[in-house]
Amino acid sequence: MAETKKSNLQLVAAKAGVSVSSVSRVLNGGSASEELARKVREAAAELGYVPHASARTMRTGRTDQITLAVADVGNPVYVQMMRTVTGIVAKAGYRLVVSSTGSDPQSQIDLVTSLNRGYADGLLMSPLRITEDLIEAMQSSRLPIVVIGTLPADVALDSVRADSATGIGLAVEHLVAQGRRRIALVNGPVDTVPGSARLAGYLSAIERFGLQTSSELQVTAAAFTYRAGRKATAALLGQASPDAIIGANDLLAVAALKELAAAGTRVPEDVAVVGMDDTDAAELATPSLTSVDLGSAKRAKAAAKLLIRRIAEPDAPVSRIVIPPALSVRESTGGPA
Amino acid sequence: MAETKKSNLQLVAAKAGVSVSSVSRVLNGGSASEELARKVREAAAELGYVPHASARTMRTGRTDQITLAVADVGNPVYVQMMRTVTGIVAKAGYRLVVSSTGSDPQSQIDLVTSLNRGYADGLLMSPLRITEDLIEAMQSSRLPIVVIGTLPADVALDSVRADSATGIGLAVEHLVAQGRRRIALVNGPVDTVPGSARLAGYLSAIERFGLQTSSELQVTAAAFTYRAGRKATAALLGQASPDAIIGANDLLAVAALKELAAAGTRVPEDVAVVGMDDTDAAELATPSLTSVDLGSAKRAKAAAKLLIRRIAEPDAPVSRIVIPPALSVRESTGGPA
DNA sequence: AACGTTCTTAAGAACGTTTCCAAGCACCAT
DNA sequence: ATGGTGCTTGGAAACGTTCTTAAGAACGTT
Repeated sequence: MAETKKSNLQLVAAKAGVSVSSVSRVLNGGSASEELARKVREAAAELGYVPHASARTMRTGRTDQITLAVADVGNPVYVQMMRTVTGIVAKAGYRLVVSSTGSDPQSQIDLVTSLNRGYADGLLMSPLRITEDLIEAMQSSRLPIVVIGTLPADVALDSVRADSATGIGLAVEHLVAQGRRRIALVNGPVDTVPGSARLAGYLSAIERFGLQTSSELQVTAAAFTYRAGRKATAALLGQASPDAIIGANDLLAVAALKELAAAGTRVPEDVAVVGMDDTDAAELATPSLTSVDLGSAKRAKAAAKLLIRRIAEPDAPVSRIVIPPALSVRESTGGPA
Repeated sequence: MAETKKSNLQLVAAKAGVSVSSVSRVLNGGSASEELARKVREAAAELGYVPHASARTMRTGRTDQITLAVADVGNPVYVQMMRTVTGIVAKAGYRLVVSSTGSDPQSQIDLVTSLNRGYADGLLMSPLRITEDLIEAMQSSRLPIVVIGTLPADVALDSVRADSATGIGLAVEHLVAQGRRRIALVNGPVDTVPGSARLAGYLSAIERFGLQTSSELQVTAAAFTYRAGRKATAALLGQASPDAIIGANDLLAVAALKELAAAGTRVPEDVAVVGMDDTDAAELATPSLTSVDLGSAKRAKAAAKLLIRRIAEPDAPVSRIVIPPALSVRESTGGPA
């Protein structure tokens, strides 16, 4: 293999004894004579020529990169999304770049701004909190953005969302069918999009099945994390005695499992537990966790395809896709191991 | 806020009635008169000017980006690294880009090549498998690379590695102190760097403590994943009856926990289990998992700092850092909950 | 009053690539 | 022979930025 020194088209052209434009043409698959192509390829190989990405971008306006912004790399639901998206965008000739923003709106606005610097051809984002400013930033972005999550109705951006209200309904229905009546919710922050959606879905399902609503059965963790879930569950168990707990995501539900175990409560005999997102964490938990599959892989896939299409056709009509939920029953509600 | 249309220095300059170079100077903090600076800033704000990253890169040769390549975003040890690295590089003014390569050497070589396209100013990578070709690609890279992991002695690249042999020693010592004698290893593929290191460490520790070595006590999972760990543990339990199991990483150890539970074996009473990496998964497991902390956060931190230094001083002497291991004792070996 | 110094601003080159355009040439049809 | 057609190749502009160089203005010094 050749040395990888600083090399550019000019050096290759000089070595091959041809013009710069011919080198470019050959290397990008344009038409050229056998003879010319051979000389160019030899020279390029010998010099270990690698094209300069920024120069190409400046000329063509394309980066062949797509950015996926996630709020928390530690959340297994994003892991699922990353895996799915990587495959989809690679097939379309893009490289995926993962950017970890905090959950605060400002860092997400910064991200949208930095997108306009031309780092990538498009952005996939799943904002936890949506503010006016963020929406404005997204709408005035020069480059396409697809949102994984729920947007206000009047925002003209492509989006793919889960139906977590229906999802919680599935969980409640499943629990009610087992005779559970005091169904608690360990939610994440309600000022987040998923937090508020899940609370609304819970309340509506509780009412639909004619169960009692009680504020003692609802607790809010400080974040969608394990640590916060432990605290919130402890608080819940201190103020109520539920016979079922729904965690607003799998991490919160696993935290509930652990807190129940620490309190000597049996799962599912005494208390059933259901998570949401159906991530790897649900399968790894002991007992394995029944979880509402909100279609994170499908959402990520649909969003990636939407973004790729919009990059190709900027004026395509706006799409709003809703992925229906499903329930994966496991040990924590008496399902199979 | 302004519309974010296509905007460049020329437009800003025209609007402000000054020259392009003056706009650049003002925006980059050069010296300029009050009056000029005001006009420029107003025009820039009005047009929603955002500098074009590629153009700047082409001129300056810098991208202010650092790439972190991970083999498997699903492995919690990489999650820890991502979190740590994000913070360090951000403080130094770099943005972190996470790139998910497969575990095969070719995709890692491709990554090194693509680094030479100038996507980033440097690369942090943790190769699972190291081949001659990969080493050659890394060595002839035009841009700096820091390896998180073990390299052959004659390779002149900065690296930060764990001492997994000593780490396994800690695990074995801990288990022996509890009277365990039949200590099994559920390893990952031995053609990987961590796989071979952990096998060697295990064998050496077993010998050091005068335990019997038996090939029935060693199994190899097809990958460092939960799924593969379940299979490997099942095979292990079919051919031997260990009183302790060391998983070569936390996922394999959690898999062992689950497989033992499925077989009705009690942990830690009948069999103790130890993982490696001390990731979040260890704490979330039931029972919580004793794990060898191989210092992934510290390694990531040290590697990031090394890379930042090398970008600043390309001719600095090569550093090889070794992070010492520690043991986090939890329920799976009789520790506290 | 002439000259040197310092400060502000503008002009223009350069980074490496792609692509438009034109030039050269062989070939074919007239 | 002549003109047109198609193909291969080279020249040069352009993308947006930074930075060097130089020009001009203001000011102080001799």
